Amino acid sequence: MPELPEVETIRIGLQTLLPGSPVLSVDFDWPKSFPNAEADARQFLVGSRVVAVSRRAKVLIIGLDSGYSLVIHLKMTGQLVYVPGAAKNPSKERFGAGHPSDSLVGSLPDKSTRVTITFQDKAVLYFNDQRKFGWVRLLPSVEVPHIDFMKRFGPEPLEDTFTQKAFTTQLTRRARSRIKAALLDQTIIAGIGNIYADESLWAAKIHPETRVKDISPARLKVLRTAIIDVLSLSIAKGGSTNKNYVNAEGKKGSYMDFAHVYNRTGQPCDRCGNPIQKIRSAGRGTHICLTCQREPS
DNA sequence: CACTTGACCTGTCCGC
DNA sequence: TGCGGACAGGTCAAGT
Repeated sequence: MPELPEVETIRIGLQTLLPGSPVLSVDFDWPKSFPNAEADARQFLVGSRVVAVSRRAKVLIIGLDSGYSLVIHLKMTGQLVYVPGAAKNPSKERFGAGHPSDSLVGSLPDKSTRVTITFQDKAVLYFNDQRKFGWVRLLPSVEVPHIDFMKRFGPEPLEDTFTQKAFTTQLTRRARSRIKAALLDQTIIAGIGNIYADESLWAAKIHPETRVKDISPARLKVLRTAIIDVLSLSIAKGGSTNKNYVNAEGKKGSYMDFAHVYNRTGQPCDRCGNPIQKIRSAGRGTHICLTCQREPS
């Protein structure tokens, strides 16, 4: 699920919710969800406090005062949901009666719960992941930026380093690729996934199958602005809940109400009124307006 | 190189 | 109602 706006929304939530109480215990039901828990969890997780929550691309980093960090990738269906007081009443409450109507999660833990972190103040952080693709790892904080996949990420699209020059330079590394594939390549630009690739390309009026080298500098300028606008708006709306994304409080995001093409197959294009089409590009379902987004030349 | 396919998993939806 | 297949926000590795 989560692309940059969803992960960032979770980060913002956890940043205010987590720091404070020390970790009391940690449990997990699916070893692949927490590969090195046995080795390190007791000594470097239990008893430590969260000091900060950060994000790089689609990866969340929960820094602990033990000098270790929880590094988390939610992949397709991961959720991180914080429930204050959950440990007091293991059998009821949580998201039971009275929970907001924009909540998507029921009583926790449920059958998708993979990792449970309980804090001394009775709050519980649940890592749920229906498809079991996501993972949590505990690593020394100083090593986190030097992990292979962290080093390879391209620029963060919402930081000052994402200049037009940086964008163009990065794209030349995939000059012969199709633009959609390039946008999904995390080493070119960090954090864009299937939803925001489609939305950005619609906004910039570029057909996803266009070769990067065939896109004019002027059009690439429009694209960079579109990426920034689309991601920023989505963060402002709390991300996209297409299926099961929720924020740190278990609530849905509303960006899908503002999407122009994603998941809108057959509906009229907001610019020209012609029906949105669905094709396959870069191996992914891809939504386009064939009238607005010109065929690759 | 760049693209496709298959893996990793579970769940849902659609057509028959 | 049941069954099979396609498909789903992400990323790897391997094959073409």
